[in-house]
Amino acid sequence: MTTHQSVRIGRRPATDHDSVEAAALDLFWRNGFEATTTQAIADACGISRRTVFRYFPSKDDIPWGRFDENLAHLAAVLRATPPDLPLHEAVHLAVLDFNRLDPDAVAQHRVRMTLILRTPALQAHSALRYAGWRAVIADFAASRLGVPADAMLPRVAGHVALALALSAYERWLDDEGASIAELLDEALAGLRTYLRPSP
Amino acid sequence: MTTHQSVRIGRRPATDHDSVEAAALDLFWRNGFEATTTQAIADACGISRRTVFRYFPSKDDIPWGRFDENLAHLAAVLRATPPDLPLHEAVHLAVLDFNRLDPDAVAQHRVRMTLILRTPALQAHSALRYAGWRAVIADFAASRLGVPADAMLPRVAGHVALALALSAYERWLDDEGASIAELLDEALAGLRTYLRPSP
DNA sequence: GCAACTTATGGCACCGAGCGCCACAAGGGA
DNA sequence: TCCCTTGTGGCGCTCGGTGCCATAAGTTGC
Repeated sequence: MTTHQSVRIGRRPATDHDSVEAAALDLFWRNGFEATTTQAIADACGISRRTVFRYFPSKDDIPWGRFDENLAHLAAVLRATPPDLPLHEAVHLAVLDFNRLDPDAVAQHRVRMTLILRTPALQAHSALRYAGWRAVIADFAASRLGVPADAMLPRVAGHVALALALSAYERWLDDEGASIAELLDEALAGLRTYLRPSP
Repeated sequence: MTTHQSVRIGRRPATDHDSVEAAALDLFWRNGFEATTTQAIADACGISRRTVFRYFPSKDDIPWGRFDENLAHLAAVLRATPPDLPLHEAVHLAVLDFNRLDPDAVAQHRVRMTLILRTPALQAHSALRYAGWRAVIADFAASRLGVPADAMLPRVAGHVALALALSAYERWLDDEGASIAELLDEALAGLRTYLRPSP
């Protein structure tokens, strides 16, 4: 990847993105998101408050980690799906892939998603991240369908895929032992049930 | 309603909720949301900055007006739907009703929704308002289905209904002459197309 | 007319997030 | 050793938001 083996020039960073994130998540989890000041995060990392904002654009962004970089992977997975697969199935498979976890990363991911989905300030901020996620889906749908990305169907595909993913994640937080993959399947099945003509 | 005809005691308010909202929307529209300080809103209303926060809990809340009060109406409309109507049709009809507008209110609503859907800070804040909206749908679905409101199907119903409404509104902002009702229908039709097995 | 009570406002001090700016630290290369 | 580059620290500032308290402006009862 971008290990950048070549000789690096200039002063070395005092810490790194992941360390700041880990320290901050620990504080958020123990003391609450609102009650944790950026100064406290800085102190925990041994850096200045000013420098915290060089690693993350805002306090709200910290729990999201390297989400943006993962979007590129989501887009690549979508492009790699067989062209004869129905659109919604291709999206579903890619979403399943996007949310696959190492078993030993489950606990941390649960902490992260609990913070994101249950902290009002983070719920709000998440809308901006979701927009990027939806755009990846919409762009894929648009290219599949040969229509502009701002046409109705790509927009619906993006919004509905997000709707199902959020439904699944909310259930996941409620249910300690559930698997995200099964809940994503269940959400899609629920949508089909919802749209069935029977009352 | 609560006109409270009886003699009111105590000092009279210097202005009212709607006046502050109108003045603020005007400033937001002309100068941009971020560039408009709460001090400027206060000055435009002839009140102090402190008092602005007695009419609205935050700057982000101003463009939403009396949204929360409308949620009660949405819930009432849902309850009034015929019980033999399929769930998704009942929701669809209620959403259509919720978004019905006086023709002379269309222009202002377009300003309001443009601000909400295209200003990052407001996009983020909106997530909190959407949660209340989804809860109304989810509660209705839960009572219809006889399951808890946090079960999968009510959650999916809430999220998907919101997904369709937002898709329609985004199209509405793109298309000057479109009608929200037709776009809501189109979004639902788009969802059915999306889920069809054909590629 | 006056006191008691009620409601709304204004002003002040304060907190925390976030940003612009600049000096300076810490590395490498010529 | 000097120059260049990258990263950090710190200062000062803006802005949203809150707690607190004094005070204005009403109504009621005496």
